[in-house]
Amino acid sequence: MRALWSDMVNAKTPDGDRRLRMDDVAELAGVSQMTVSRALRTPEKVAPETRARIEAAMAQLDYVPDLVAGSLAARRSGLIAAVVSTFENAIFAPTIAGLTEAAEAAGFTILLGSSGYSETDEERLLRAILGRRPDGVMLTDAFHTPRARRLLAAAGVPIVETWDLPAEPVDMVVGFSNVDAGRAMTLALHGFGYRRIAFVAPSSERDRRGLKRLDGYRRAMDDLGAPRREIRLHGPVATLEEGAAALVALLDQHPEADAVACSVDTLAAGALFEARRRGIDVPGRLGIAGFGDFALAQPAGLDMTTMRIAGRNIGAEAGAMLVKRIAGETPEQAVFDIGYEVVRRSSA
Amino acid sequence: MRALWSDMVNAKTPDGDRRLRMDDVAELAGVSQMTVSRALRTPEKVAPETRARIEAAMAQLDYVPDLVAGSLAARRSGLIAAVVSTFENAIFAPTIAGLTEAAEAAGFTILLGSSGYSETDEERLLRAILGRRPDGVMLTDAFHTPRARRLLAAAGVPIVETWDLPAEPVDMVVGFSNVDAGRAMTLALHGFGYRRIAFVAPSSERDRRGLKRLDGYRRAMDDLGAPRREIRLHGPVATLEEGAAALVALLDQHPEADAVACSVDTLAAGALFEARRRGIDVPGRLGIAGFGDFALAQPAGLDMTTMRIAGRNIGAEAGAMLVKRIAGETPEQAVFDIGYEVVRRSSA
DNA sequence: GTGCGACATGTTTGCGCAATCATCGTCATC
DNA sequence: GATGACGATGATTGCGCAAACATGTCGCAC
Repeated sequence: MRALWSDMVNAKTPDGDRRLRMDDVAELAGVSQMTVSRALRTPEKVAPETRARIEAAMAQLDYVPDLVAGSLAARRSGLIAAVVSTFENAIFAPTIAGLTEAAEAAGFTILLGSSGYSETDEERLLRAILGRRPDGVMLTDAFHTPRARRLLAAAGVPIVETWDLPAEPVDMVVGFSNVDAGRAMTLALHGFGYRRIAFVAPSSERDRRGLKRLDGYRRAMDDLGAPRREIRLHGPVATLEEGAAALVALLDQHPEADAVACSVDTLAAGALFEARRRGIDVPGRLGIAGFGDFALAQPAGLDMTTMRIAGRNIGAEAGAMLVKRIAGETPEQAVFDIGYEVVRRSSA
Repeated sequence: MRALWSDMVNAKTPDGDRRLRMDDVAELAGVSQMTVSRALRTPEKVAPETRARIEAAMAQLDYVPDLVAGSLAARRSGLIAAVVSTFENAIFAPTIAGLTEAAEAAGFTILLGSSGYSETDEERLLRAILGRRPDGVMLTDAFHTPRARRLLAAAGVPIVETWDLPAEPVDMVVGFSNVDAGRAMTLALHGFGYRRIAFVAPSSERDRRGLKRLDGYRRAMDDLGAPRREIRLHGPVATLEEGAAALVALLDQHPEADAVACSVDTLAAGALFEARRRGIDVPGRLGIAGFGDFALAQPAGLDMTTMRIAGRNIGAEAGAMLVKRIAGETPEQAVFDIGYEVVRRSSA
């Protein structure tokens, strides 16, 4: 499977019959190619009878306009790119769903990119994406290399970063303050009566959002005058297994802790699961809180106290802002704070 | 938000500076545009020193080649389209992840389309997708109108249908027999000792796969000489709520049933929750089985007996087959049966 | 030294469409 | 009835690149 794109340049298509062009439609309808183009893009500028003839011709031929050629000529692609780091990330689905809905309603198509976790992949992906000349770009994970940021900025298209409020946004933002949210969860746990609150956070620098939530936890604990109890992950990715391991580490290193907040639901679910296996009373002996209110946990009965983020709205709002900017308008605000909400269930 | 693509045709870009072309790189490197093109696509055909100059020039300018123009000239887009009905469908994430991995490794980019559930959307989507001239198409939900099938066939690109083995495939297939799998699950429940087995199935004709599983159930029950006990959904989409409602209907209409298989995990999860709420002993009083082994249930402790389908492999295999065909090769088999596997856990 | 082939690079052309400008009525106005 | 405004359509051109072909240059065999 080392077949690369470049190796295929000379592959012949078996079918000899030429693909249909606008000229074919035009000839059948008895008009010029330009009029067919107009009938498609600005139908109100074509006389009704002419338009009817053209539409009949297109239907008869099953003509599908070549949007590649159209994009080149019009210098707009009708594409909105969505870039995520991985599909394992639960952020992904609802946010992409919201974006897709908004984008498709305005006639755009989604170009999907996953950057993986390596920095070399990052630039490859970015070239693959920006080379398609998308009219807008939504990022759920920021790019890290300076060159990547430069390329993004130089692309000259609207960009929305999401799921955070970066200090120096590339362009627009739809997100929330992860620091504030981490702080809010910690204070909420305190409000529930917990006094020896711990936090499970990533160790990877790449999970900047998780680290920001940790930062919020630290500030809250400092404000409360309480000592910090931190458990850091081993691996780069927050998994259920990492969550289970974190619970074990917590019981070992901070046995006195009476509550633990996790930087993301996945970890909290793993911790809850491990607590069940060990017969630990949740929330009696230990309160457990997650972050994100991802779909997997709640309907499945984990009934987890967590921080709800309106992921689908983030995508929808990002899409709306992009569409607006592509249309030449200026959104009222370049930074949209979507907020967060502590959802108390039975785990803490 | 009724800004449509066509309304934006005349929107001006604010920045006046022209975008970089290959000519700019060529000039800086002291070569012709064609040599730059070669350096990008077939670097081995360019002398090492020349290549170095060109690469330096590209790096200096932060040049990103225009793949739209390239696609038009080369008559290959480097795009692989993935079409799903909705993002709510649990099929989606792992299959797309597998596809993306295979496609990106071979230098392709993913074009994403969601068809929604309406037939009018179908054709709009198909035009939006096929108009981009993808080099291959993966479908997780087949198109239903005759015209849609005609357009697909006429596109002249490799197509993979997935998650089923259709009787009349458009082109290639990566999937499994939903009839056999439904039958296998029923027989497995029988093997577990259940004798009065019911089945929860969709009512919508659009969920052909669910209906095929129902068909498999029927065949199994007929073979066993056992009477059928069927519960059909009300709505078009299989949700947790539908699953809960189905359990209620089952208790009402077939109180003697000792096991129930659901056409999809989502329904089974809903049924399991409802059973918990009602204090019904699972699996003692009633065995419950799902279908799909979707990520939602297991980590949350539902511990559901289900039919495992390797969704990620489906995507990966589909991607591999597409890449192969795009390269001009012929895969050994146009139909790849990925199989299924009964996973017995504690719910049945 | 001549010829020939392999390699490196350049020139020309066209992919299919949309922007732009030109053209040709038609109709209301005075 | 001449004038201009406007609506409908057509002709030309170029978007940025890659295919196809042309040219140049070198080395090596005889």
